[in-house]
Amino acid sequence: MARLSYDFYNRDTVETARALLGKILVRRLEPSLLLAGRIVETEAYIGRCDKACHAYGYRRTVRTETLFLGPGHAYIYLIYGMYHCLNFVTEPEGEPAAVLIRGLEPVAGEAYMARARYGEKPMTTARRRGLLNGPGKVCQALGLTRRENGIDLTGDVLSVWDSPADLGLPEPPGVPERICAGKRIGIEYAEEARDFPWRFTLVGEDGKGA
DNA sequence: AGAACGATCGACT
DNA sequence: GTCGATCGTTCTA
Repeated sequence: MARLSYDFYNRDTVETARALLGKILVRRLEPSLLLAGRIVETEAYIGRCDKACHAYGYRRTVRTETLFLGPGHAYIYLIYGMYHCLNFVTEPEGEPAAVLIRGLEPVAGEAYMARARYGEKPMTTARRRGLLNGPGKVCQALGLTRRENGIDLTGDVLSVWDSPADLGLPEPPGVPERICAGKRIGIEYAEEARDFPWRFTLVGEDGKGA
């Protein structure tokens, strides 16, 4: 149990989106500069049947080529002209699909991520809360842009791990958590697919966000 | 070549 | 709750 392998991503996308909750996303910027966050919010997108997916109906364009690279690759694209979204390609090769990473909890490199998000502005509780709770924020904090599109998640630049202990970091105290499923965000145009319950969040047993 | 649009965010009422 | 920013991608012609 350590770094997630090709086989982790080579399966059903909804299953993978749920399984990614609680895993540790690691961004290696330099040999000695490591950023990490615990995945707490994901969404599944499946080209075969999902009008919200960029590769709906197996559509091949310059942008969607990344979704055809096969499981275990990063799909990163520009959205609204100024933000980026990070996804993990899933399903067996030939099935374009991915999991969008929508939210993290900081695990390592919090000061660096805060600087990437807010520059020199002083930290506040509102900024701490807003550090990683959105797909555009995740990419800004981790320094991910289209330059990283298509990279292999089993390499060193960007990877996912089972636990902080795999990185020599302390385990946080384990409070009980459960998975909450709901409708995906920002896809009102996607007809019947807009109601698919393919958004997953980790929440505390008391109902408060984890 | 031109136009429409978007898997978001932050500022504001 | 609303709204504008901003530009690459995609489609139409």
